[in-house]
Amino acid sequence: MANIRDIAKMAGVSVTTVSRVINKHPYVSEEKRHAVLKVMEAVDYQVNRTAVSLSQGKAHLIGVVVPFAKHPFFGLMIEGIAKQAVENHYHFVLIQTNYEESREQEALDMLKHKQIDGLIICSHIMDLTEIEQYQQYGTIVVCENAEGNQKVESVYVDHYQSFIDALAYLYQKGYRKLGYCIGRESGSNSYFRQRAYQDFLRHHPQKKFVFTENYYFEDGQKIVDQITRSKHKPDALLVTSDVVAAGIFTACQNAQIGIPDDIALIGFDNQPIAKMMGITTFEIPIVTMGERLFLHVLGMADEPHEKLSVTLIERKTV
Amino acid sequence: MANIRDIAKMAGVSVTTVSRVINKHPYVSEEKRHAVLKVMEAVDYQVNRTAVSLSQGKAHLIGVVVPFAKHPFFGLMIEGIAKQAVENHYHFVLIQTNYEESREQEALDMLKHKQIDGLIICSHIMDLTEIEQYQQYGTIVVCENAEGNQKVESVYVDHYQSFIDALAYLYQKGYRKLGYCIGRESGSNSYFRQRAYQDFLRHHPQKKFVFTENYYFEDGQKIVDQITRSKHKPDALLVTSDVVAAGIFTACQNAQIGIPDDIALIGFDNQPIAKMMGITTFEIPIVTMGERLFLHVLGMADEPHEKLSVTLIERKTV
DNA sequence: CTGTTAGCGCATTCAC
DNA sequence: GTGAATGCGCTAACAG
Repeated sequence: MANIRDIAKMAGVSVTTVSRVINKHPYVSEEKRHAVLKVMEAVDYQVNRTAVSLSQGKAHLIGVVVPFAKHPFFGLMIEGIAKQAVENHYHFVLIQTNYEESREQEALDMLKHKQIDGLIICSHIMDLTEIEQYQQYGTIVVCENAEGNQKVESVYVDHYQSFIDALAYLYQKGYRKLGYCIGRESGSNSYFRQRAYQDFLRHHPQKKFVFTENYYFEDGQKIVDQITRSKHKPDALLVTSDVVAAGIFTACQNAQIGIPDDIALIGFDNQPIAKMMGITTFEIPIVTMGERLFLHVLGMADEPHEKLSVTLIERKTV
Repeated sequence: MANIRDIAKMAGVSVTTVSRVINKHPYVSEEKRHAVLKVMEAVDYQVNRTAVSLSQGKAHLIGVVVPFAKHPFFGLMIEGIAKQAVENHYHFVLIQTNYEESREQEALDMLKHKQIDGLIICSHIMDLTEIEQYQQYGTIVVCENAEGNQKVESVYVDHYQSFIDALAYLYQKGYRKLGYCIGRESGSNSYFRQRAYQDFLRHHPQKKFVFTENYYFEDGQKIVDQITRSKHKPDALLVTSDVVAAGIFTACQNAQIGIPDDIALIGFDNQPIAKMMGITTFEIPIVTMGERLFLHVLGMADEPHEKLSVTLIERKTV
């Protein structure tokens, strides 16, 4: 593998000149440029990016932390991230944490070790106050409401308001036994939704219906089983992921439970499956979120914190 | 940021000694080791991995090429890859190609530029003969039958045989109008399945039923619409992805089409959704495949080519 | 057991 | 316009 020095020698110029033509700097005579280009062509010269990185002190790499790559929510987010990565000639290393602290720590350490220039954390289990400490080593962007936080940047949707809106919508439609299904209980986004639910119920008292640990289509069955068995049943459900909503929808059909007559459903995300099954949902611009996250980590955003808006898509499950 | 030289100075030893304690080499006295460790602790020393990479001529990074990260098939594969990456203290950069040649080329170039040490190509559009050329820059592993190929390694399932088996199974069950649904038409795996279908039909003549460009749940509706409209309908369908099979299943339910009475269904992958919906399917060990792919790219596999076996899971759609 | 020294491949002052 | 020299941070002979 020829290096820059070999090229210089073969072209009869200095390494500086070679470096200049590689990086398209001005101040290189056409003749020399051509001579260098010709040699590079001849030996199929390839820059060693690692050397560039060391020399510049930048890895040209971004870290992306997700709990599970197989979940469509994160799949779509990665879609957006990958899109902007390509456009900006950047690459990213994907770190799947499975919500294990040690994996998140590893990602943080990569930042410390200059393996990556910045970090996008789509979801985390470690304390944000802990994560913040690593901001000194590179830009960190999270995917939750971190408004006011000086250390990390954020791109988020207002889950509190969305939940309030969704609950009010159901209430106005006449439903009085509102419940919700969510993934994990912890985490900032879950916290805001839980608070919204509590706040809403304070003004509209009713029994609580909360189903946790629901991530995938198949979890819908679990929820329906649970509801079927229980004496007190909700008459409307906010489901924080369309795929889970689709699972519930399917399970209900199989169990002869009418939607929305027996139970109404509002999903979140507006994934294709929601459209196909006619599920009323709150559209969350996940792909856009991924794109914005990437732009933030590259320092191309105007404000450190950015709120994306959601839209109610009315279909047939309410 | 302190570097190894600073540490050496502060600890009153040479850089070599510091390097040795970092890399846990033997032949370092306990006293010096402690002295070094103490200094490293004090200044919160962190190795610069880029420098290590340059020095060793290895990036400590693997490239992973997928067409779409959001598809559950690749999601599961990434799951397996990530698992082995963690176990072997490696990281990987994810390259989403969208089946665009330029993106695949970019991945190949990264190999050339030593940004990555090896490449896992889960699916590609470029010619394999073209891809092979880059083997000189690092190990390349593909996810298709490349038996006999000296340049790339592979981890695959025998799609030809699986298809033959599936068709024979349906035939033996009495179905005589067999069809199949697949993603893209091109690609090695599609080629083998198509050949299997053709070969089978040669011995069991019937009209052909082939549906292409089916990737996601919502594509199931498309297929059912198509079948509904057409005069000649298949009575059994091989569906190369469980999520699509699930979509077909759902669409059939909505359209009052009986399964398996009006049409039988065999999915592939054995994803959770297939279990939930009781879909008969060929289990493909996707996560294991991802794991094996990673082990291959790290040079930890015995044979360059590895075939994984599939299992028929009988449920209720045949 | 320990240290000196020479790379690894490139970018970047700073003179000329 | 051009090039010599130095540095980025670490590893690995090699010598002691």
